[in-house]
Amino acid sequence: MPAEGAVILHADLDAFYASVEQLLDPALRGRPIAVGGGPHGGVVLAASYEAKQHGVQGGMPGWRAARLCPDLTFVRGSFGEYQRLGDAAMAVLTDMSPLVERISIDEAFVDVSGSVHLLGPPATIAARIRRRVREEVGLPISVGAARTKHLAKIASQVAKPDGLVVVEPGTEHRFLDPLPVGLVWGVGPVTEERLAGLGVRTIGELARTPSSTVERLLGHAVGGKLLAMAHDDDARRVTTSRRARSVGAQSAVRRQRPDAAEVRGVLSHLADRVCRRLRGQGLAGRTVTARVRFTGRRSVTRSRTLREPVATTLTVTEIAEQLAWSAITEAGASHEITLLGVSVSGLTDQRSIQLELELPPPDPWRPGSAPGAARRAVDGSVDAIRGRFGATSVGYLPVLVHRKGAVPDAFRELAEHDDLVERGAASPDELVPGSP
DNA sequence: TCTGGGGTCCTAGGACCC
DNA sequence: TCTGGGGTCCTAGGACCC
Repeated sequence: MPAEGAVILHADLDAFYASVEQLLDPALRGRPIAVGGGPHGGVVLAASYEAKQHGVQGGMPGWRAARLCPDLTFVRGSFGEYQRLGDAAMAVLTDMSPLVERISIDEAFVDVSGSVHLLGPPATIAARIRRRVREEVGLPISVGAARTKHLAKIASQVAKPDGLVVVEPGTEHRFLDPLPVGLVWGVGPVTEERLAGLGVRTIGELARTPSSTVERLLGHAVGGKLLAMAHDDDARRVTTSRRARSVGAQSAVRRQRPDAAEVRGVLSHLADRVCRRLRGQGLAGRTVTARVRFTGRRSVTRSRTLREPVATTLTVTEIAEQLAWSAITEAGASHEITLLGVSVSGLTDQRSIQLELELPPPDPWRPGSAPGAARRAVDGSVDAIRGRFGATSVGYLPVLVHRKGAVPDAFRELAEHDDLVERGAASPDELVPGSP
């Protein structure tokens, strides 16, 4: 159970990308706009509230959004501005308490348990955050306040758009019970549908359902977690850092029969992105996973765990290529593919075992190929050149032809979350609310 | 014209070890 | 000689979140 007197805020910038565009261009204010995509293709990354009223949502194909809302204006993303303004809003939160857990570019938990005696009650702190973000950053932000993270998050969703909801201690169940189960963290469309099959539509109904029934339906872990949430039993603490568990990259490709040269080109590009980030953070991983999506959105993964962690572009490329082809061959090479992905997991920090890297380990895949040390030397040179002259100054293969409507690299960088990931060796639990 | 790209966590079966 | 239970790791798939 949460600590006595705990006060957690969840702050969430409203329709973030779209609000930034309306801030930057006054002509867009009050109008339905979509960031990303277009009437003929691509995908909508974010929609303004005016567009949401017509049913336009993030993740929706542009042509469908245009059909739902004929007045819709499509704008290209100003990705550098998103990062800058998101950071500025987070800085306001940090002024209220050092215990800020940023969970995406536009959203964070703040533990203000230790701040109330200085700054006033939760409603006062939350109102001050909203006023400052509006005045200093220029953006609307919704805030929920409660005793737990889960409840604070639900409260901020209820508060949207541009609102504030405080759940006073003792009123949790009165607040929670009538709300739809879909607001519980971890309940998506599939789970919602399954629960509806039991006649469970509200959080109160979920709380009153026997645990054996829920766990039979959803599995032990998911069912148990959901019931705990429905009973307002959420003991998660606000943590200021976390460790990455995997690093991946994927790319939609134009629908095509798999072609050896093209598959190799895309995979080497993806492996390069992944390994560059791994090396930049001093990480390497033992498990390499390749993903292939076929038409009809059926997607297949193949993975391989090595004896030693890798972060070498050429090695990851070769392994991913073998894995992808095994998936393609099993499906039948006549099937068209629509996406390729590469990911590395089972990560370990390489900086603490630098000495081992001096010894060239045996290459697990191609006995006659370049030894590990030579491959790492290539990566080191490439990283150094990119560090001086920019990311696109040197690559492993000719730059691929960009599809129309493809997501720009700047958006990929926003989604990487590298800035949210722990860099030091400190334990995530070192910062405990209320500790000296 | 037919849904992006970055992640996390859980499940379940099989291999393997003690 | 036959049998058992528990733990860990690996692999593939899927739900979910932003």
